[in-house]
Amino acid sequence: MSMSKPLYQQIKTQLLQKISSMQPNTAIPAERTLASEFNVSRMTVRKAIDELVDEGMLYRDKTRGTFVSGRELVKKNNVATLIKEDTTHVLYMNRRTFEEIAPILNLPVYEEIVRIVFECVRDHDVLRIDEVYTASSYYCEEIGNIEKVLSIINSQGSYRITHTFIPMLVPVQFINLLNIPMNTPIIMVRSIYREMNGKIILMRKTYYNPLKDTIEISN
Amino acid sequence: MSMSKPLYQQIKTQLLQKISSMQPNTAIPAERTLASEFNVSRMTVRKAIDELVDEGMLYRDKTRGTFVSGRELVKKNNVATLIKEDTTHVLYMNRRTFEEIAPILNLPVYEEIVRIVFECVRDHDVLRIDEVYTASSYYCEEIGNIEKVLSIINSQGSYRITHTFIPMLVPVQFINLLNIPMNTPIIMVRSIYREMNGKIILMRKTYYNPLKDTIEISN
DNA sequence: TAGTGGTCTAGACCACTGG
DNA sequence: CAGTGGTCTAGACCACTAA
Repeated sequence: MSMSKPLYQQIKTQLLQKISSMQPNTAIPAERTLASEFNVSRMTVRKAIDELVDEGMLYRDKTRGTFVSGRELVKKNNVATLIKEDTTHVLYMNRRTFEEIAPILNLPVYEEIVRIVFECVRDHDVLRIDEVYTASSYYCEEIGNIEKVLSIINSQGSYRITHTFIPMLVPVQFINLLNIPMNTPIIMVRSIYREMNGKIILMRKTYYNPLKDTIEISN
Repeated sequence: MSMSKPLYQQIKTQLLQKISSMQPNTAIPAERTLASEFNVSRMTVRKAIDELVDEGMLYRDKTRGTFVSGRELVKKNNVATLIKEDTTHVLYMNRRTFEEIAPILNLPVYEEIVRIVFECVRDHDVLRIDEVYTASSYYCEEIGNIEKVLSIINSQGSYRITHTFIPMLVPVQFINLLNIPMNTPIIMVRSIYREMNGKIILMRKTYYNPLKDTIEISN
């Protein structure tokens, strides 16, 4: 009760443990039963279950009960977690005007823009290359360092993000880095990050190595 | 009160109207205020707001209030609505064994599979081509016609869907149909549709015309 | 200090399903 | 018929923030 975490999140954690040892498609106890087991109100249990349903761990049947999802459904991707965690290295960074990029960031063309290029590596393979563009002024005043940019890119739910998937041939400057043949078709994802009020924070282009990485989304 | 729709959905609709005429980043009334305005409990108003926040129409600040999202955020895509509505024509359909496809559908290789090919057209342009594979038996017994397949593909939330994004050069057999040059890089999305219990229902390959259609996802 | 959203309670009635 | 999830109420206390 005096924990810092909300009750429903503690219950969610306990349910998650319980579920992990259950067979798919078996029913969990009824909401009223769980409420009395955990000694909380039904609405609190329900909120915990709501989130597990949203995350695909459980599914409900209106009149029969709540059930454990099939095993292969446990892996849960959404747009926010498209980018899995791996080792990230900054390749280089510069600051100048970018006429093509400025309009996208709602900036005047003469304004300086910061460009940072990352590579994402796993097991000596470059999985993808990231180009991030952000307003120079914004970067200085409110971000201040590359770690902050990384935290924005990896943040969950703090920003509004729009991803556009663009097919292309691998850009020649990335052939050696990605270690793939010339003219290989790849997917580049162009992402716009906005604050909740709509202000554009940064633009990102991610070049995926089709031989080493896949883009996968589940509901 | 005697409507068939739940109260919170009616309130959601009314809030949506109210919001649509408001400037971005202006506050909506407090939850307690709305509750008394609508003459319902705060939890009911809250449920309506919860959904609008999930859908990106509103955003909350823990201590300041709830606000209207920026205009450009109103457009809301998610994985389930990736496929926008356009005119769909069935190009052809056949039923035979598909050795490469059967394992994906968890079927024995000798089992017959139904393959249906659609084109999606808007303004005389072919936006994409869809290949759908489903178990012949399943198709007969539980689906029964092509409209049912379409409804599965366009359904929201009734199935678990996994999308994999694959870059490739346009298959030669689709060059004329999509009206794009040979060797054009395109994106093919391979989607697996499952029931909530994990059973695989169908597999789908969607070939996007990069000149006429874009794949875009927002959170 | 007054107002906000976040959480929580202990009830309630409904429609629907399965035995 | 008993049990389920879906909805709803009328309160409550909390932490935080802006005035």
